[in-house]
Amino acid sequence: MPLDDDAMPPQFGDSHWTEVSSRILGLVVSGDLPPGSWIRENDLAGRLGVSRTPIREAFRELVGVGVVEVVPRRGTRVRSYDAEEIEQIYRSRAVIEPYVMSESVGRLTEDDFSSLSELSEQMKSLGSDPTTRHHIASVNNEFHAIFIRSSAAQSLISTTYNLMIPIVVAKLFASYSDNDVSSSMNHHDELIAAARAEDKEWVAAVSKTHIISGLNRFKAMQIEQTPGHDDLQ
Amino acid sequence: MPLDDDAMPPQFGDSHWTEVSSRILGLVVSGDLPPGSWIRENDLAGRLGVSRTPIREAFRELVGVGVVEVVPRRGTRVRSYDAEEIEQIYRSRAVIEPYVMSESVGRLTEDDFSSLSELSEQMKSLGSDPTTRHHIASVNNEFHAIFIRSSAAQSLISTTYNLMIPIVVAKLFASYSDNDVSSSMNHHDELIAAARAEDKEWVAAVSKTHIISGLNRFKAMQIEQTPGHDDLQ
DNA sequence: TAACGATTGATTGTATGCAACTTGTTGTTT
DNA sequence: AAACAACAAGTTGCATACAATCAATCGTTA
Repeated sequence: MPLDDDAMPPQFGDSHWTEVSSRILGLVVSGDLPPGSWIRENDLAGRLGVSRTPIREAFRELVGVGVVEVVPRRGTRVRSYDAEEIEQIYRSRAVIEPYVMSESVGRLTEDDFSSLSELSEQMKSLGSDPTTRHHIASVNNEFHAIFIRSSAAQSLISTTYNLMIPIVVAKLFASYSDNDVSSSMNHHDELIAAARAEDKEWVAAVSKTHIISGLNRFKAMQIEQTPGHDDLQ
Repeated sequence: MPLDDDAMPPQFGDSHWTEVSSRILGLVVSGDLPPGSWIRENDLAGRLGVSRTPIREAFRELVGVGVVEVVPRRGTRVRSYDAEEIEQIYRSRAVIEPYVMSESVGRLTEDDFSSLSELSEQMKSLGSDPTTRHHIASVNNEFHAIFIRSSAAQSLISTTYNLMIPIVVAKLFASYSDNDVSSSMNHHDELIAAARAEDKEWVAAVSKTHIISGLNRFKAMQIEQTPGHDDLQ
């Protein structure tokens, strides 16, 4: 252990952010702060009822998860992603996530497994009801978080979360059809099975499948929705 | 392009940090702020001749590159890495860096190539003189930065830099023998050749070789120096 | 003497005010 | 009319002051 006492720093999987950061993220994911738009520190401070100081600190934290970008002496704006960037993000995830998840093999506890099963069931019920479907994203995150935080590849953990760009994932889940949902659920069940079998290669393969199928779901979404508009959103 | 004008956010490869951040990094790399130690905002503010506000903002930026960790309501301390973590970091780099660098194939300009050659020569001269050898780290960073910032895998760029933990890399280079230096130089020349040949697989292979040889150099260093002490430093 | 609790000092979190810079506009010049 | 320069409004960067919280010490009690 690198630390000389048990105080651990905040991790993203714990959704253990500061109050202000998570509220800003909420505004971005909800589309209230649209991609590409500049965020005036004063405006946000007024809206959130705090001063500019915590706002500025939150911006620095949110840079790390790709939600905003800070341009010195110009300001901060919501990061926007075009279709090509999103494809690259998925391809990058397809490189590292299989590795990260496979490195959790043999390190998941029985508690972890029961949580995984529970979350899997929960997602199935959420997925069958279109009105609650947008909640899947957070449950899905929790599912993956269990694998990721148990990984031996600790140094890639925050990286892995960084690539699960909140706004991208949220939009994607919202567009899932029944078929997409059940396919995604199957991947999750198979991930559990592969982890129980302690087969790194199997875990890596399922993980890769999961991501690439997500990428293709995204591409389909692009075509369906806005053949002209490339940007998200 | 995702941005509606040409103002680009700071990137790490540009060593385009804020004044305060880079000075703090300097204190950490030099060992002046030892790993594991808490950093009092007031102390640093006094030492750097600024107020606590920019210090706190710099801390948030440095979390992203693994230099410090912020524990809410407790403070900020220098991140420390034990041998096992460092090995995991190298193994992670061995997964993603070959991909990132190979994705720069076909995107390097003639200017890039001449910079690469120049930097390679510069490193050779620095490497042959033990008194200037500690400067290699920054030149080496610049070399890799050219590949990395040209990569199509934009979203992994900051990630890649994050794994080149400054303090780890600095210590490693300082310990290089003449043989290690020339071996490293060979890798660089071969990277240039592979990129010129526009052979992704070749670039990826050389990159992987480079990283794993670095890992083993690190392991050797551990044994040589402090058979008892595991932590860096 | 050991364990528990209150108090004090130190440290972080936040608000506010001012200085520096950036940008858009207006007025001048060619 | 177009280009350029000076000005003004707005915005960020930083310093300082105060409030909230944490940790350690000291005193009390079983």
